Amino acid sequence: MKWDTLEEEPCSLARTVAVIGDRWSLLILRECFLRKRRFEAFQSSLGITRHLLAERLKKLVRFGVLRRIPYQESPKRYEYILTQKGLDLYPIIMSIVHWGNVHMVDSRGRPMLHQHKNCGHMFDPVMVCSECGEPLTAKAVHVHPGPGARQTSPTHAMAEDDPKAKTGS
Amino acid sequence: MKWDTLEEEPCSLARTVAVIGDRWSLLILRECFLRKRRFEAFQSSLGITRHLLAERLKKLVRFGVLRRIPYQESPKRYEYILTQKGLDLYPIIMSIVHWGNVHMVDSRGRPMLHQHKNCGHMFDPVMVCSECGEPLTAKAVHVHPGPGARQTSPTHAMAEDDPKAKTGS
DNA sequence: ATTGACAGTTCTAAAATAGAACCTTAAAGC
DNA sequence: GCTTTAAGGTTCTATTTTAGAACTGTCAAT
Repeated sequence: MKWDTLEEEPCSLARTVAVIGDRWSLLILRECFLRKRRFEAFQSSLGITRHLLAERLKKLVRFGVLRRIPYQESPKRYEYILTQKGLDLYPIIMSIVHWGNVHMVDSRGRPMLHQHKNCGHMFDPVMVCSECGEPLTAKAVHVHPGPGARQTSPTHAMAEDDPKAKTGS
Repeated sequence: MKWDTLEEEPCSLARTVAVIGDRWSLLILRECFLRKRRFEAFQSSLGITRHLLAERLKKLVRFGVLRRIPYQESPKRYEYILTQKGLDLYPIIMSIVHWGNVHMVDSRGRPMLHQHKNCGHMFDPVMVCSECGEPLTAKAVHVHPGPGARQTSPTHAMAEDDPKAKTGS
């Protein structure tokens, strides 16, 4: 499987992974959420090579996660800010951080703490059901094929099936 | 930066990314949450090369996300099941799927729908504050250094500062 | 006139991944 | 008894990605 086929898979996880599913993209996004915006700032705080940073920023702009906007003329300089699509990645970032807080910290404890401005408390993120508000667990969720699912065995009208559709999975 | 230094970074996101921050690990975990357990099942549904699948499974076992248990003797055969540490990845997987549902679906709609067994409804995952229960947004969160934070500017004893230490972040 | 900041681009070497073939154990079919 | 099939890998070469360092271009400040 190649990387550009990934974003066309009939799977929302695969398509998202095509955008953020590499080490550097997630680290760059961490910096974005910590209010970093500029090439040099990303490069020096991450230690990423300039080559790869340039490429990842282009990719994130291409996918609409970041926007590249000039912050000065002559010489023209740009900074990268999160779009709404990018801001919507926050639950992913926070759930990743939270898992690390629970399972990957050493004896010194958490590197970072989060305070909710709304209520003033230090908090952890919790994922709940949009309908009943209860915390979610894998066992309590049933998965159904949706309208965009790959057709594995249509009951009829096989003939007009998409010839590009892959079998299996 | 090399991959094995990532898991020692004083950052919960970096350490988690060291475990799941590549394309295949996340796709393998998707299959795990869809109740796939066996080498051949992973391989045929993902199209991953056998070589890489073996390596990724070893890595996930090494990090305690999966456990390799025999399901028959002679010939000895193993299957891979999620540990509690692995099950705790569910919010990450679900937030990734949800972002894809919102931002990456085509005109056909969502490939998969989720039903909450507890309340019976089709739902979306929502990330809320553990203390007040309100949905979280990046702007409403303030970040503080925690006990495991990297020391960026000790008040004294500057002289014995680690010369390799990066500034910022 | 030289230095430095910023935002990249361009090279070569090293590492990771793809793709295919091969190995081992043991049961099933002929 | 011999061959095929299944499961769960391992081994090999070719291609792609990434690392690491140097270089470019524009302008401001010294």
